[in-house]
Amino acid sequence: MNDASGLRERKKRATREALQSAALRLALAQGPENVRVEEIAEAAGVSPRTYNNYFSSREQAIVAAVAADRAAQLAAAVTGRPAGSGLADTVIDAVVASCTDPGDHPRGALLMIATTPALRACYVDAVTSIEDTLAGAVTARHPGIDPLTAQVLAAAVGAATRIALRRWLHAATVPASMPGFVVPAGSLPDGIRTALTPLAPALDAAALDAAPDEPGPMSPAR
Amino acid sequence: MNDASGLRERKKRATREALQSAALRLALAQGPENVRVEEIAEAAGVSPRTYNNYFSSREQAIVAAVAADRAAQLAAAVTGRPAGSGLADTVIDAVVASCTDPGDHPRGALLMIATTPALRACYVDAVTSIEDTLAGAVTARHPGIDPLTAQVLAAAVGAATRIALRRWLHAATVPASMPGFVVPAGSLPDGIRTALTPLAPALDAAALDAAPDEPGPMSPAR
DNA sequence: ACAGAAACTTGCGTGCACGCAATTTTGCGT
DNA sequence: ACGCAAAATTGCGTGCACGCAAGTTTCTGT
Repeated sequence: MNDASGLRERKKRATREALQSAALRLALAQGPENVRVEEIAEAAGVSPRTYNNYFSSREQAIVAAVAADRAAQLAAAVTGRPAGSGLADTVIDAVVASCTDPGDHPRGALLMIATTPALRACYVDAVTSIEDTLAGAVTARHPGIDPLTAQVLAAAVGAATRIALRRWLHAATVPASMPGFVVPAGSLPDGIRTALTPLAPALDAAALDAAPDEPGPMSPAR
Repeated sequence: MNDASGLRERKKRATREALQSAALRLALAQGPENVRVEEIAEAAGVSPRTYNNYFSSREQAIVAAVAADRAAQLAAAVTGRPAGSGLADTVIDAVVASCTDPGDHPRGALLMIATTPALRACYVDAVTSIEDTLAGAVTARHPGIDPLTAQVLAAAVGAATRIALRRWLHAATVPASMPGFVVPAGSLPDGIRTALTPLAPALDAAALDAAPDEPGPMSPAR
């Protein structure tokens, strides 16, 4: 009973989720700048000090729920794409899909995170853990691939996504001064796709170097 | 006289460098944890508040000098490699070289940054700006390349380097079982090279898509 | 040369991250 | 059921990042 079944673990998870949801709710309601740690802690029924035992920054709690949601979504999108297509198409489509399809909460949430610098920075950090998830999904699909290679490719994908995100909202914030000079919006999915395209050769090459995905039902270990 | 010739700009640069060198010197002398912002500010002859007008964290000043050094070194290594070879080889060799060849100060500096978590995190952030430098160098060498592509590839290289660095010192972090011998398994340059290898196809493909630096076979649109 | 503007510095106040040690809660063996 | 050990919570103190509103230095036009 070391894992999730213990009372202890359940309580920890409960407070963590309470903190996350409270933080997100308050941030959406009052604006992210007008939320004190004390408020979040009080809403979750713990002391402010305990908050920092769960999250190491004020923004982290706000972002955590959305980020976790995204990770799960990405993994599902990658593993859900059964077989046959190249790694590049698989990964790119999965990333685009995970950004198109909103998870549970985020409607204004994503926009708030994107437009608030502090939250954006925190979200970028959280993306790092998503990269690990991606790497895991990739090795699951192509067992013969080198783990290091998978990790590098996943990190590259994350970096490209980050750039696409940055460009997208940099273009979106401009138009206050110049009426119509720079078209404010390409769609974010398109931007991500074009940002990811340069990495396609590396993805396909890696998949080709290793064993291509198996025609048969044998499930390799690990 | 808007640029570097003004008195104002010269003074700003002077204080910035004073803060950087003081921070690095104190960190090396006393250990990074035992340096107060107040000390650095006093050593540079400014108020503690002014320190935060130049650097937004305590670690940033320590890392800044080394990071800037690295950026210059990398750019030189990329542009210095005359022509003819593939983009992948060029970039990989340049990155490895910039990590092998120590700049001015860093002897223990790099090791200190690598082993102190807070400094490492800050250095990783600084690497982001190095990526921009790399992207610039790449577009200088291959003018026909899409700027976005260059940026993505540079970010991918940065991400791979980050992973190599992390793996290297994760292997080096031996618990207290063996005191005295903390020899890292494998050299860092080798680790970087292997981490960068999976990206080679993407780099070469991008260079081929654009105009190669010498008149070669024309490449079809992708 | 001089007055006004723009930029930089500084002190102050606030909220936050985190180490430390005391206290409470939970888990487990007997 | 009981008690001890491990773990989590909490309060406190310290150092830090940053907005704000003076005060000071540099730049610019006339």
